[in-house]
Amino acid sequence: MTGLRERKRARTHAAISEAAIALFLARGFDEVSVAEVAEAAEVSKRTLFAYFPAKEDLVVHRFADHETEAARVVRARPPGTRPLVALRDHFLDGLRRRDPITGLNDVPAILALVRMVLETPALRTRMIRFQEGAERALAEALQDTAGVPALTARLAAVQVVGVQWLLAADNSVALTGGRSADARYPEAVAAAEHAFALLAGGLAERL
Amino acid sequence: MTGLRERKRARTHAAISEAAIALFLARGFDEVSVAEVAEAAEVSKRTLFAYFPAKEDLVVHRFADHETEAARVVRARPPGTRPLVALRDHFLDGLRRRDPITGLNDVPAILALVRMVLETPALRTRMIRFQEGAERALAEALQDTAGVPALTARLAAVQVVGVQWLLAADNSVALTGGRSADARYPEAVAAAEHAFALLAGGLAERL
DNA sequence: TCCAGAACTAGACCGAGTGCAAATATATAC
DNA sequence: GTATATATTTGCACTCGGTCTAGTTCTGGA
Repeated sequence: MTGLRERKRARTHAAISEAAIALFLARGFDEVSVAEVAEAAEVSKRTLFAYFPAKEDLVVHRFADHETEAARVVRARPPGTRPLVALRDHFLDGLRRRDPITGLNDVPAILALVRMVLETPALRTRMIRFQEGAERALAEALQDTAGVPALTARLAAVQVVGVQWLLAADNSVALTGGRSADARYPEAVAAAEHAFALLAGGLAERL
Repeated sequence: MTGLRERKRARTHAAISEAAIALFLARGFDEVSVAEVAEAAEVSKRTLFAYFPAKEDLVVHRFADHETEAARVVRARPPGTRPLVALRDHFLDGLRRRDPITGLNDVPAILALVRMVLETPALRTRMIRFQEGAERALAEALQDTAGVPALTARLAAVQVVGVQWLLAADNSVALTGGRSADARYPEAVAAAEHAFALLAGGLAERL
């Protein structure tokens, strides 16, 4: 199954990405050229682009899994559970587990990476594609499993995904400001609960 | 006040943008180089970049005004009006007026431009900066005039702006599919009313 | 009229990304 | 094991967006 070819490919892929991220973290994404990354990874520039379609992907491919995470949560929820509740509980669980995607992980290597993504325009821009993908996948999941019209599902997906990103960005900003994940945790939980309560109950009461 | 210098600048700005859009509409955004645009506008490439910071801005600068539109609507609402109601009414009025920003304008030149923006990844990406700016401005307006906490204001802004874009994109897709703005109008109104009702009442009832 | 500063220009330059043809490594058939 | 088909890698030239430099032209104001 996993021939030499496949294994070698996987190793090359990892080697390029690791060389890239090390250089980017040390000197900044914009201050390192792909030629330098290729040299550090001991491949040609041409080969680098055979593995990663664009410079930004050297970094953001690590977050690719999360694109369909919300959709999976909705599809895998226990029968009788409301989608919104499943999403909220999953997010709160992510906070508890210090899942990097919640912005609440202060392991230096991870925090530095998240910071770089949020602070580098080109990387933020690339991340938005994941956000769009997440919206689409979540909308489909809601439509399939909650028996709700397509428009409603899509509107809900936009709201949920947008809110989750805002929560994660806020947490990341707090940690970047020097707080520990443990110190931020209670506020992160409060913010998440407030956000999901707002999603569930609507804005009418407050606006 | 408006000396020759200023007028000349404005004329050059318009000339470059018009030359660019004409070429882009004729052959596609990616198939025209900035060098060609500069040549068509009879300026040097360097001058072009003195007026527009990036190729994408040759197109999207036309939508720049709308960045603060939602915020202005909230700030200018009659006393006693709820922000969400003001935003909904403004959007519905935009539909009635066939405001291009609602996606419901089928004047060929405008529709073609909107289509190009939505279908060209680089342009869509650039538009997202406006979306982020709109979120920030709206959040501030809500915080200033509705006496609501900062987090609540920001969460609401993300939801509102995201929903408005979705509605506009849907309308544009419908017109691109060949329908007239008048034919689409009733659906557009229904979709908008549904969306704002969802924002106001929350997702709990349906999800 | 003259000067300071703004606007413009040509051309070299940089980095991201692609196309191509040659070279090398791996898998498979015999 | 050899030969052959198929991936993979490579160097190199090229395009395009965008910047830098240095020098030129134009405009507003004293």
